[in-house]
Amino acid sequence: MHLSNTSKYTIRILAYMVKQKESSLISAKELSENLNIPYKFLTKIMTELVKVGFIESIRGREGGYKFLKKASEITVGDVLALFNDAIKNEECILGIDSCDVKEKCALHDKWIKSKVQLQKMFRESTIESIAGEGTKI
Amino acid sequence: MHLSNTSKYTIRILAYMVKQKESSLISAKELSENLNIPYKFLTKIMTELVKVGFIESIRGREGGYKFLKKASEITVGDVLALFNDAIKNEECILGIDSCDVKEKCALHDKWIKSKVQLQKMFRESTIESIAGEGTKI
DNA sequence: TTTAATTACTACTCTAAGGTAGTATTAAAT
DNA sequence: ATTTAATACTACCTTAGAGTAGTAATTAAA
Repeated sequence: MHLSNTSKYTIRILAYMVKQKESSLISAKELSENLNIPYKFLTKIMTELVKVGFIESIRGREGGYKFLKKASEITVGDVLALFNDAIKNEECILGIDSCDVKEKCALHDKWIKSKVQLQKMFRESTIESIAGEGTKI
Repeated sequence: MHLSNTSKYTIRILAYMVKQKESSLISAKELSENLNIPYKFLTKIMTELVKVGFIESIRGREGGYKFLKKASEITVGDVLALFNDAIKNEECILGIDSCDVKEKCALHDKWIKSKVQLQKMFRESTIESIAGEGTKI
């Protein structure tokens, strides 16, 4: 019951970026050093974020990254969905294919409440809303 | 945000076993076939469950497994703890070492409610309590 | 126009989880 | 005693996530 490193990194990257001046570009070097994420692994993630349209990249000297989509319109749930960490509605927690209201797995009823709350929390946590003043990067 | 296959299998194994006659031994073959878990992988898990004292094994012909600890005293949380899937209280969801009430990670406050509920649910879900009549194996 | 600083791409290595294979050990049935 | 059906042990293979290395492409500064 954990998030992948990639998801963790991405949430921290986006939360860091939203705290910077909106217009300014942020380089992979700055992100890597300040967030303590391996440089090469970070650039791989950034390229993915560019591909899906969350982030815009400016190449070449003085280049860097900035938001393409608004931070208020990207949720933690969106990030988890990118890296296969999202809790899908139809997916059984015990991995049983045909688990549904008619044929429930052993944990179905107890899990469903937690699941709904988790999904709601991830869906309502926009990157903007989680990047508060006092929070650690 | 998923459980490992090992945890999923184990919960299903124990829930299956608790539905059988208390005194009877259950073989790896029966478990593997009925739960559709690879035989060799299952025996590896069973050996681990014997080692930690949840299960007792009887070797030799006509042997098999049965509960050593009572199913009402084994929780889903116990199983998750065995296979490193438990949500540890001190562990930050974003992987930040020093995340606590003084220095919070970006998700700290929103995560904590879900975390507490999840932990409670896993702690209160005994193997006996989840192995209901109509549930799928 | 050259250099420096940046992102993008391709192709690896490393590690742990998941899974498999073969053999040893045990003990009841025959 | 021998056979058979069971668990236990050791060693391996496979896969995906995590991380690394080198180079190409891009673009502003010098």
